[in-house]
Amino acid sequence: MSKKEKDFVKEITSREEDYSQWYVDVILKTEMVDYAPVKGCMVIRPYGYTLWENMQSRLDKRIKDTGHKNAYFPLFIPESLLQKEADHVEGFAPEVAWVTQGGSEKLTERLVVRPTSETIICSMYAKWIQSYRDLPVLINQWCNVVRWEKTTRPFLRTSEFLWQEGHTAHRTEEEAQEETLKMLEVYRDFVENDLAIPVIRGRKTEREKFAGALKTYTIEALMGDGRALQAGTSHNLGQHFAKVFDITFLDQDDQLKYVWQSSWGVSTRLIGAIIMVHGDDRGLRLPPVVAPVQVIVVPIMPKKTREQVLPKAREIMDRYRDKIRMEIDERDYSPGWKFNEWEMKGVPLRMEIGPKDLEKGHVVLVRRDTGEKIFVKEEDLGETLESLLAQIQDNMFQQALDFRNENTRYCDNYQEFKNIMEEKRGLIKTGWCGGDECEERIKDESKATIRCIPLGEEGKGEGHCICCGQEARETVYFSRAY
RNA sequence: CGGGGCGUAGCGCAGUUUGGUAGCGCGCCUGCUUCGGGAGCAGGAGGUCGCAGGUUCAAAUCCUGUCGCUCCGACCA
Repeated sequence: MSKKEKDFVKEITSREEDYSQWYVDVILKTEMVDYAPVKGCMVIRPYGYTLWENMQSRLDKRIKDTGHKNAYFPLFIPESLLQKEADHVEGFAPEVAWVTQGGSEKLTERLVVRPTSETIICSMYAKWIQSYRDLPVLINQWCNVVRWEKTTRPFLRTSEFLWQEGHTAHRTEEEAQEETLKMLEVYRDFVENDLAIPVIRGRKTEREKFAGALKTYTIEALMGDGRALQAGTSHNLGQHFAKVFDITFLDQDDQLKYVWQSSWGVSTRLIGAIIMVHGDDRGLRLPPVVAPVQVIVVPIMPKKTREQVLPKAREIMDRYRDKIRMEIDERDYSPGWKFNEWEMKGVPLRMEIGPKDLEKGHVVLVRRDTGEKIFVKEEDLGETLESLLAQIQDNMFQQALDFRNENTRYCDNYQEFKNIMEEKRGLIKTGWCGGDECEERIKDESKATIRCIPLGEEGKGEGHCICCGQEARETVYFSRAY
């Protein structure tokens, strides 16, 4: 980066210098979030929240298109409900927040502030499900959850976060498994196409799976610093919860049976992924599909031409407003200042309109992803804007995919494995014997965990285990993770 | 939950060693001039020095405690 460029971004620490500080600088300076007075909690400010709303509406549509309906279950869960599923309690007990008092009176039974809603939802499903005719039950909820985390980072791990959790009940094991994979695919489609983040679908190992699940599937993404992030999970719960919550139905064959269940969720953590996958040293780069502002109009208006420029700029914006999220920046700052500000905020396209453009009957467009400057005739604008936004979306996905490919390595030497994890990081695809001991030892020695066993490759291990050298039962992806 | 760093104006910092009128840069407000990559001049506003105790004639400064942020490790969407 030239010295001139450095001056423009002096407010943000470079990624190379300190990636964590870069992340914090970006989210604060772009006004996505601010720290709240409560430990581990953040305020999602309008710019960040609008992004979340755009993500929500795109994903919500997919969830509904696959037959699910939204509902809302309570924030508070009686302690006795949480206690029912042994693995589940064990997994979540260390990080639940308790309500012990209401007003001035101590509660007879403590309440859990939901860390996830399996237990309270299952307790209701037990009431609602009687017959095979009541199945499947396909419910989703958008809500907040609380997990008392020890180490917190805005979006990536906060004490309270926003998410969506789907909870389904099915007649057969096959149907539950089909649902689990169907929703994983919905997540892949959403994250890759709308957020422009390439993901790897796969299954979690026993050690990494959700507390109380039979099988956990995940989509994993690679961040700009070479660490992986679990971007979404989908769980086949089997009959674990059905049995402890007594969710039974009378099947067609007159037999009383337990339902088969799934649950799946993605959270505001995805915002962290967008920042870390696409961001650069100038700040955010937001994928057009979900960007709060897709096109920012910056009028260049010296006093003499102000009366000509401003109405024209407004007129152009109004013309495309229903289709494209456009805003005009009429504030009393210099154009250069605005350019830098909106680049930092990651707006995909900038439109400059000044006196010279009026004369020539065109406008200037500048792409955030490439910096390319494009002069467009006013009459071609509608078409150009839409096609450029689409191109930017595609290009951002491609850039992220290239980065991931460059940082995915194959390795069958343990020492080399450890060196890569120490220096370059990224993903390593290699063999694993399937043993818990090896998984643990690798984690201790390299801080890398098995991110997933790629979908469709289960049980297809080739070569030998990276750790113990025995025959590989699985081929898996390793990485240091958030 | 352990180890390190930091809390002084909206932001970034100096002042703390050696106690004695709370400062600088940016930003903010007003006016004028400006506007194609972070504009210029002039004037102005803004602080219980994270919080609570203590020592002292006197505390941003010394002592004790506490809270928060941040980084690095152990647990997790």
